[in-house]
Amino acid sequence: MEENFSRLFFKDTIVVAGFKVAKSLSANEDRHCCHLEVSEDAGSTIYIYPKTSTVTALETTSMPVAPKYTYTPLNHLKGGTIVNLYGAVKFFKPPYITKGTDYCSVITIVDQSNVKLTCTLFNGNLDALPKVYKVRDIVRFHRIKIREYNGQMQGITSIGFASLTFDGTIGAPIAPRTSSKQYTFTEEEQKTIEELRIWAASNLSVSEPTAKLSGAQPMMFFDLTCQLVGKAEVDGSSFLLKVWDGTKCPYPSWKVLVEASDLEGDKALIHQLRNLTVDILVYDNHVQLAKSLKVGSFLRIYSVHSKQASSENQPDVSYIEFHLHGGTCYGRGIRVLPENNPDVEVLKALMDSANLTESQNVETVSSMELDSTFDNMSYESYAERCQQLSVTVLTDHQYLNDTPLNTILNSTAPQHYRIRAKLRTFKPQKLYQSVKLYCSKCNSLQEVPDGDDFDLILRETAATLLNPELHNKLWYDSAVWDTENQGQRKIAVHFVKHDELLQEPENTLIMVQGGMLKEIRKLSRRFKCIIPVKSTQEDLELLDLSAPFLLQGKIWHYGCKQCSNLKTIQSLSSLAAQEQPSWEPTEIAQALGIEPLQYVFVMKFTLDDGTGSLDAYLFDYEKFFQIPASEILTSNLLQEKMEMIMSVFCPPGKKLDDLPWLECFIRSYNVRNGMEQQVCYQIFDTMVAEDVV
DNA sequence: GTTTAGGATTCG
Repeated sequence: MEENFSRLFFKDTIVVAGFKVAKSLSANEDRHCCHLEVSEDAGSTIYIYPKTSTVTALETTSMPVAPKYTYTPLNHLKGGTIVNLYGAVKFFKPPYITKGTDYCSVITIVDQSNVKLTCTLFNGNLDALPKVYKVRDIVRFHRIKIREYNGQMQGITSIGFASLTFDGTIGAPIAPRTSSKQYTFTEEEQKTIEELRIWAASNLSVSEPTAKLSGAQPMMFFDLTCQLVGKAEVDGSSFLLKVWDGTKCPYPSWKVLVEASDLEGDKALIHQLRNLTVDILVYDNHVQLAKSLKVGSFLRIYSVHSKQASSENQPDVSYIEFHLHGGTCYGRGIRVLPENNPDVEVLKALMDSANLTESQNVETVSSMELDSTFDNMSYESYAERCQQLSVTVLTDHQYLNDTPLNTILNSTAPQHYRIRAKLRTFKPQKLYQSVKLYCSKCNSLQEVPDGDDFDLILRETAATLLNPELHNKLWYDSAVWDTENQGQRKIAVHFVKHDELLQEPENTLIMVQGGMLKEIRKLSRRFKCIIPVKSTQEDLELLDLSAPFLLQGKIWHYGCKQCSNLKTIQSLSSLAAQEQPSWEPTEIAQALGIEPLQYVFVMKFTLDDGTGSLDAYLFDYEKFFQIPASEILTSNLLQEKMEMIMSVFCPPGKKLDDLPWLECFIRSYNVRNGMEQQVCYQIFDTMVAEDVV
């Protein structure tokens, strides 16, 4: 016992069992009045748990006193023993369902002795089998039975078998993957893993022909890391997995024909990704596992076979088929990867950057040519049917799973969610009321002034006199018109020059004084920009900010009264002096010291997914409706388009059941209203599906 | 404390 205590280190944990509590004779201020008496004779047992650097771990089944496990090198194995082993994975079959009661995983390991051992591991619980994802992963097996089979040593699960698996990449975090709740893990073991990693790096070849769809070739077997977007039963012995990995298969690939109603998955997403997904048909023993997979999960499908094929009616058009054949040869199988797997992180990044728009717009050879082989039902019409079910699409984060509304309502803010819901109702019902002016500086929203307000301001200005001294300056030429039968009213137009020359009207900025609304409208059809002005003693000046500071075609630009700090009209001359004045509203605003207001749609959507209902705000410049908020008030066409969209989303007089689904992203956020805190929701990264518009 | 599978591609 003394000897064992000599192995104790500072901060190790010890557990003492079978001790006696006795009064301490050496009790004082620093020492407790009782002490523990431990002796071998009294049957005391001491457990020592060495201090660990990354994991604090205890193993329940550990033997008393410094349970330093001994690990047998693979060249020292004897039949009929139960041993602990370390090894690098040379080959493995991901867990598969046996004909018996268990899952089976076959794993061949090898160590520095260069002797390999094939282990046949069984367990009724998939999670209890080693979580090996790749060749070169490092495993630690405890209590594995060694026996002879066909003249060779074989490892097989025995009672109390437990395993840890580590990423085999040199330098990767040493984080054990295991289902064991408790396990030992010391610095010494960490060293063993690092050594094995280094050994494996130069002694185990990873034959990894392209793990990406973009590298798929017509004839190959490869491991595919991907996300499941759809699945369907095809017949008793085959099952369809529709997957993508954020890259595009360079060849046309087959589309397995299934009834739309048999396809499980988000129809809108399937449609949206139609040129990036591939169909993999899995057979026989893999069907059962495939059925249990959840759409949205990340998978590695091992030893997928890509096969070149062509249809009978079009022998010259060939395409790739993807099969996962029956059996488990060469480690054929499917494994679900956890979200935190490093390869999944890469996958997500690729999926994020996948240029969806491009793949949507460019009809690839694959879907067009293959359609013709689907006699009575083309993929397009099938996709159309899918599309009818969701009227919005996500512009990002497609890999996230849906969250039910009741879960969101019971969660704290702020968070992001992907949801699928129906639009029960929305406000305002009069769509023109949804357009507001927004100041991004002070976050204020205001109503869009109406033309009558502007007309009134123009009339007041027209009553003031022109100041001829302000006409014809260096940077503008001026012209004055008299009016007929309108008393003293005169109209002055100041043409801003560029390079001391006048430009074409469609490129020209003019400043107008004394004009009526009708006249200004007429001028705005001809000239690029109009700034309404008045004159004072010293200079031309902008009108009140209740009026637009700039008119471009039909768009009237307003400034924020709160945040603007008006400069002189003279400031515009610096813009005019630029090499190629673009007359961008933001530049003009900046020159004039105006904080421009932006046109936005502000609406409240009452969404319902059957589990709950919540109000989500839509705050949209253009993206959601694909209609610029700045243009809708002056365009009948755009107004009709928006009305049509809303009537598709929420057709009047229809029951909730008959409404289409909306796929949305929403964010929750806290709003303080006096003393009360309230959670609000806002829609983002979502837009109306192309087919609806 | 049984059985399963026991590495070694392709019917579809």
